[in-house]
Amino acid sequence: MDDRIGYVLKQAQQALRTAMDDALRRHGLTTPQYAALDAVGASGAISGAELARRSFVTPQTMNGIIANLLAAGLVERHVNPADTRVLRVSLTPTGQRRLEACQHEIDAIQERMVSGLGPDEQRWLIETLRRCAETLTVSFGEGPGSM
Amino acid sequence: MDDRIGYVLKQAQQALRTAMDDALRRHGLTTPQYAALDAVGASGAISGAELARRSFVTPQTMNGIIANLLAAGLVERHVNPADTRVLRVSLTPTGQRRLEACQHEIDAIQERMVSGLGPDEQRWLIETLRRCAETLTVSFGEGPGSM
DNA sequence: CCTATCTCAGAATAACTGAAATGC
DNA sequence: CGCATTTCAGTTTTTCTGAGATAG
Repeated sequence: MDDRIGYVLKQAQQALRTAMDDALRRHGLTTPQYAALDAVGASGAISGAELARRSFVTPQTMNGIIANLLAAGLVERHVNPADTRVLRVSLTPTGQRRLEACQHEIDAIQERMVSGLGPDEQRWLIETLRRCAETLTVSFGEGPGSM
Repeated sequence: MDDRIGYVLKQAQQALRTAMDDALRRHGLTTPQYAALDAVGASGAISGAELARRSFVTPQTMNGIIANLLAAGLVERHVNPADTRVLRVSLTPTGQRRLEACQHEIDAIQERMVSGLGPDEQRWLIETLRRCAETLTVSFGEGPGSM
């Protein structure tokens, strides 16, 4: 019963989430906030809707996350001249520094999580998880903020 | 950036969660409700606190889930004569039928998720995920519903 | 004009923290 | 008294509706 893929998947994700929450709390960030900040840092100027898709949340939820990041002065929004519908989010200098300060710790946590595996096993695990997700996604819909 | 264990873990769990939500909606259940119902079915009479630990949620959240299952007539609560503090949750006949009706579909979804893997690979994946979670849990705290 | 996408606003649901009451 | 279970209160987060604005 506890040897189902669904159970261990939930178990692993919960363990990672808890470790990330503990580490990020010292930086005044939540895990969803960090995920959004990391996506902005990797993509430059990006819309809230696109950010929502990459973070597996709804656009409304991402809007709330962005509002908190705005209030903390970590990101800023500007109208895209090429498409006045979208408000592109980008990092402030403060946000850039905060992101870099967190990335080292988060990367270390993820590396510790797979530290019991060899390099080949780590690559196999990641590739296998991606394939499992894709197998399920082709026959069904995707996450709330993805399409 | 999208080849990190954290990303693919979230991706896989999101895909499974969406597929389960879609399947369970036709039975009038949510995924957390099914998880609780399944744990009750596997354990017989069980306390809300223990149920919370097995479902990776807080006791308060499990209390709300149980309240919904009670209102739907799928479970019932009785005082444990040996310890009058605990309210043990057990399945009603209706809950037993509803659980069995869902289990076939949920099992099929989980099997489809790993259908691209051989039997040995499936066992290795599950065992590896369990070890990854344990590696992270020994140095940090566990889920929200554990202490 | 019509369709799709992005964003915002209000209400409802769900989840967590903190703390209190109860019984072992 | 220490510990575990349950429950209450307050807050935050997330989602669900529905709407308005703009691009193609």
